[in-house]
Amino acid sequence: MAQKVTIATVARHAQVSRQTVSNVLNAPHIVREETRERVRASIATLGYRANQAARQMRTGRSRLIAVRIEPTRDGINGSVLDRFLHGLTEAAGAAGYRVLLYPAADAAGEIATYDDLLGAYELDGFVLTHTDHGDARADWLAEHGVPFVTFGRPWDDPGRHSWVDVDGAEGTAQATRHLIGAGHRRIAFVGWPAGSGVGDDRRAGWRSTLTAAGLDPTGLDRETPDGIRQGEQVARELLDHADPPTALVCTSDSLAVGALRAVRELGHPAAVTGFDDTPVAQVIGLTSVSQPLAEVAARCMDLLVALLDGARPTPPDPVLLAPTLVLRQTT
Amino acid sequence: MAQKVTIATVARHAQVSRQTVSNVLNAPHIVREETRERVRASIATLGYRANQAARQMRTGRSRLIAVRIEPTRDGINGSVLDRFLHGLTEAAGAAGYRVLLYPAADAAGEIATYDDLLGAYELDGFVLTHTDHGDARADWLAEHGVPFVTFGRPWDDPGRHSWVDVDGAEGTAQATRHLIGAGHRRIAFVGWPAGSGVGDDRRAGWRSTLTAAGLDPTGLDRETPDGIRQGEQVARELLDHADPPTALVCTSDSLAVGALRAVRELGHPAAVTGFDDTPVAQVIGLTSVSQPLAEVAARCMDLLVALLDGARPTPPDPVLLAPTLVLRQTT
DNA sequence: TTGTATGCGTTATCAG
DNA sequence: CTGATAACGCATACAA
Repeated sequence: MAQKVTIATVARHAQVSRQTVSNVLNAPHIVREETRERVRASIATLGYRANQAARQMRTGRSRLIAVRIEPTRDGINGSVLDRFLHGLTEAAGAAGYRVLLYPAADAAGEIATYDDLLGAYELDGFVLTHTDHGDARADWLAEHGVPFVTFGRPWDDPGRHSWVDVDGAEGTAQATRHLIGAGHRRIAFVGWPAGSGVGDDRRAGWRSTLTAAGLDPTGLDRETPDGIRQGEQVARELLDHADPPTALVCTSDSLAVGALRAVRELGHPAAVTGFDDTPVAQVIGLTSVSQPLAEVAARCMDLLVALLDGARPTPPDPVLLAPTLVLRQTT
Repeated sequence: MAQKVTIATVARHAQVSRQTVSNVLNAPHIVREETRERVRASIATLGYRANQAARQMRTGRSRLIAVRIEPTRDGINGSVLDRFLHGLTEAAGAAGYRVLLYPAADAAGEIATYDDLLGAYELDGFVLTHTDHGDARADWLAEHGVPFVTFGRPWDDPGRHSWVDVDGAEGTAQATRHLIGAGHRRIAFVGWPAGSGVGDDRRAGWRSTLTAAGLDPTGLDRETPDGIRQGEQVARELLDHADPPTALVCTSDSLAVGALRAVRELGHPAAVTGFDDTPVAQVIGLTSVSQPLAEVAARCMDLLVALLDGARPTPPDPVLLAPTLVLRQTT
């Protein structure tokens, strides 16, 4: 283990005071150019790295941001968080921040964790995922003055805080438009029960596109919890009908996988689209709506960094990104 | 934002000295019970949490461990890291540690990151994944005296450091034995090119099981990089033969997915097994070898904690866990 | 068993 | 622009 290199070591090596070294790091413009360069050279030679703990003690900032990692539920949609995390870690690194993971099963447990995390590590900020109506986590953080951004809208009040989201309605609208363009007239929707922000948004895209094209959605809208079995069940009910739909727009790849099973088993030639473009969709050739997760992550970091590094409080900044329809064999 | 609660606040509240509070936290046994309880009550009332930065500055330990997050390559096998990460974060939390993520594209970049991470955050330890022959990362960490464990064996020297791994040979052996039990006699292997620790291990399990059963592996062993297309290509070559194999044991779910395509397209009724039990396997009904990732993660943390909290240097501790064959429709 | 003094590495304040 | 000094919160050696 090499001898510890502190700011004092650098100061001695560069023949200046410690403070000058600190200035070179934190306010380079107030140091004479010649001195600045000499100090920088010393830093490079000695391999000096500012000690975060000491810096944090003085400034109260840790350059650490926290993200929750949740139990892989379905497995199918688990890869979404994975890709998001990777993008976030990269973007954070570029901005000089690191990502700290914390586990939490539910919202209550998550809030308890905030308290712990903030007390002990003084985290600079949070990135929340999976927002929903009346999100207690956002309320808690706002109340305690903790900077945060969310991947997902604050569904009750879009101006509440900074967020990044993907336009789910636009995603299902793209899928629906594509199906209409391919000649489909009876296009059903297999989605989650009404009441969730994300689910309702995706449903709205299908419905509005249908009515805009003069098609009637009546009797073609189904609600079910997420899951392959659930998707199959609901699709079966839709298809087992005198005048069955010829296409099914689904809120998730899990539901779409189930719907596809129903389609194949019943022998009805119906088109199916999913949502999230998971690996499963790629493998089974499922047409699916793809979210630009790397960009979502990068924009989340941008907003958070603006919040953290900004001199004055930034007004909430909403970012809505467009998804892409990835066409495959099921349409 | 509540007023900051320090050890002094607690001391005042409990009518003791700061030192006593510190003792209650770090060496409870040397404090009189009555005092101890009073201090603990104050801590609870005030919601005091030891400040990690200050503690770290004094002790040199951050209670942070680092794990690399890599770009989702295939997508199919990406979920493996995801599940592992979750288990690790939970286990770390239970042991009083937190997980810090760092991105790295290749081994060289990873080592450069170590230097950064250690200089700035003084991380307590690392968990490395995807070890291979002559792993430069492990060498670097060992050389610099940084505690670490690996998920994956040090293939060149099993006694080199502490590790946790899943017995890949046992996994493919289970698959092969199951196929033999089902009456198969010509069982081929679709695996990665020789030279990788993991790949060779899995291949060995197939080969030894075959020969132990008096079956001849000659001409049934194929090497290819990972990927669906590659798996399909190789399987096609194997099946397009006078005396084709009736079963294919594959090193990954990606290869198995490809093999399955070849099987279906050629109309040969051959059994197929994969490795990792990814969501894709679940969806398409692929029999696959499942790794106990949550347990791997927990054991990794156990070993690392032993390394970190142990009074004296612990001898390297190897942990080899058994995988499980998950039977589905493709066998 | 409890209290007192000191230093970890950094940045902020203030005098030169 | 540069240099000295204090303070952040905690843990430890030492004295009481």
